[in-house]
Amino acid sequence: MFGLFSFSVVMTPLGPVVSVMVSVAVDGPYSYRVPEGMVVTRGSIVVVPLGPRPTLGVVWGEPKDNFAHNRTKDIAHVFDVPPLSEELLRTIDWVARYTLAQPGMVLRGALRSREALDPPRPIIAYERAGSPPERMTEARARVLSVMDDGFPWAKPALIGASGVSAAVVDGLVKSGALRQVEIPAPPPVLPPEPDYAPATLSAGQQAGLDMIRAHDNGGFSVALLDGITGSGKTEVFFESVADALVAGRQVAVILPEIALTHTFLDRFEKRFGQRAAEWHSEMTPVQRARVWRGVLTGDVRAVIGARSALFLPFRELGLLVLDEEHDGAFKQADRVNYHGRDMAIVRAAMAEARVILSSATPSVESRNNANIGRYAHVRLESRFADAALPDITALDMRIDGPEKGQWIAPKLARAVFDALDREEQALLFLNRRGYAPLTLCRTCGHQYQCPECSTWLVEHRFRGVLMCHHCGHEERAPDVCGSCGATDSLVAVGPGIERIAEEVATRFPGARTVVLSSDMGSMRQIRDRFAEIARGEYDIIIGTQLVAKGHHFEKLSLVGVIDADLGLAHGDPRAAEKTFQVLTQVTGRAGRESRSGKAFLQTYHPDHQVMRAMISGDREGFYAHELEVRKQGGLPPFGRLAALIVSGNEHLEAMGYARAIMAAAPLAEGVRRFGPADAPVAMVRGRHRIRILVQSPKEFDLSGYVRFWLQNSPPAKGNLRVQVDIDPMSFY
DNA sequence: AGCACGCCGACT
DNA sequence: GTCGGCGTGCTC
Repeated sequence: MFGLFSFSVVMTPLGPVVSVMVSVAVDGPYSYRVPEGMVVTRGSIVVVPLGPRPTLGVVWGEPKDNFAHNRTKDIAHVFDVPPLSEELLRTIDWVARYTLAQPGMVLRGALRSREALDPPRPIIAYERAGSPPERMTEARARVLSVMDDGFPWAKPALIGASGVSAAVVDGLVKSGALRQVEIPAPPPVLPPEPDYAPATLSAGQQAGLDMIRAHDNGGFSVALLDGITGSGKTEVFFESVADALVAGRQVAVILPEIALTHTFLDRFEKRFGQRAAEWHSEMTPVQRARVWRGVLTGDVRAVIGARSALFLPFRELGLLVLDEEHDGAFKQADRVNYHGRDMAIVRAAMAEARVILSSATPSVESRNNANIGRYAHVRLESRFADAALPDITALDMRIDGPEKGQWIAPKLARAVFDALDREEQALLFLNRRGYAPLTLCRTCGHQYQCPECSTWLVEHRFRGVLMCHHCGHEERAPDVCGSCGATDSLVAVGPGIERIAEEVATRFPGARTVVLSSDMGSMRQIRDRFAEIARGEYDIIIGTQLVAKGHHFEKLSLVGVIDADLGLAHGDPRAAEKTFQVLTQVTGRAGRESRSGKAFLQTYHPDHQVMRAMISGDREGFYAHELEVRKQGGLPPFGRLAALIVSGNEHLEAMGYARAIMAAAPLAEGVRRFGPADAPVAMVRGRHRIRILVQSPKEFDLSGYVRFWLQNSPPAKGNLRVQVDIDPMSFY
């Protein structure tokens, strides 16, 4: 049945009734009959009738019980593709159990391309058909000479190579000199060549690679590749990629942000001679189908992509690399709320594969796992001695702050002038989009708020709108106060990057400046800006988080952080860690390789642990301190957290329901419950949000506890909802 | 997740 | 008098 595929698939036929996981939000698999003559095995991808319509599903195994239903239907169709691997099925079950998602929804994340299941459409090509045409022209001769290689040519390639129009090819077909043939669709990418261009590693890098190799037991293991920006982590893990490829196994490199894939694909191609397959949400359905199918059939050996690539149908997975493993973007709620790093480890454990977590600022969790020996701790030192570490100074805003109406302190401004004099680049970093985070009326005090969320509207002056960064609500920036009718009385409070850009324009009039944030255009436009910066076309770069990641610029020697305290103040147990990570990342942009850079942190809290660690460069001290704080508080990684967010259209009703859930909480030793209380962002998209937090010891099945709890709570009625977030990373 | 069924407001 | 809002329940 799978004769199309070069590898053999061991089929363990099931029947006559099997359970099928349907890719629909139901609680578990359903039972279906296997019709006469059909052969299925665990992992077979099938179509089954579900209610009125056909639904994609996967054969999960024996039915739950032999006569679950008296109206058992037949499986409608089995696709002629290899079955999903056992380890993927087990990963799906595990993720569903852990995150409290329905397994069908997790499966949906694995069956991301319906088109991929149908046989790929063959390519129409042309080959020589015996006799040359009666009428020979110069254009026809060119086409025929290109085709002297004897291989079939696709029309676009033929036109390109011979420089003729399509009409010439058509004419040759008509005259009988060419014949149309169908050739099988080529794989989406060619196999990478492990020996193509191995990197010349420094002694430190080689030692790191040796350690990773020594730790390789052929099965599951995790290595934390821990080294500052510029220490050459990518080159090291690329050699591990090569090792896995040589061992005949598939590889995925997972990145926190799509914007980073292009750089990576280029680097991969330089190292391996071929491009890796790409996988992220911005691909077209056709590209997606080709890659998905290639991964399943084994044609695709290496993938570079977003966290959803963790659920690709690898059958020979050998290595998962998570680059920037600390990045919060690995946990982003879509349909299933999972953490990419943790699920990578689960998938690798199931697949008996390796994981490499790479970061300049590892998560506190991963550092702890490395400290206790659960992960191999591979440290890379800089290849360029101290040059890569910038000289960091805190600017105490209480003493050295800017003048009223300005946001750039005098000392930072002076350093910018110096950089401009030396024809170097300066980066001003502020992790806040738009012009100003708050707009109010000077006359009546009215503050512009989102009608749907309990958030201030952020002015985006370039576009002339006020917008909500939570729900996307936009309104025209008014000329007249909507509350009291006063004209010219609206004031912008606080800075966003647009406002910094405005100040830069007046204070550094000769400088070429560029503003970079995620809302400054498409991925392509942003990529173009990065390329221009790399070519030195700008002197001052003003940016958000976007500029902190991945890219490095040769001429950049100064980084000014406009508000280093942003993000420290919330009731978020990870605030210090996140701030440390983003400050390390962004200051690391200053000076690499030959040149040492300078960084300034504008802060009201120069004595804060994070600022002290930044200034002294004591990252070990920071981790030690942070781990101690977490230990004292029973917080991750020494304890577990879960958040229950209850939401509803009416506050009273939502709070009442949250209280009812709270009242149903089972008692368990060492488990603490907090709330219910209004969530920090108390309303989003018109829905009131109430939060319950649960804290448990490390060795406790918190997912199981919360599942049991909700099963024994009153069900959500009407517009009420409960969302569960296991291991929450954001606390809004 | 879909989708159909079912009960209360503004319209050709 | 109907069209249609989305709350509720069901899918082997």
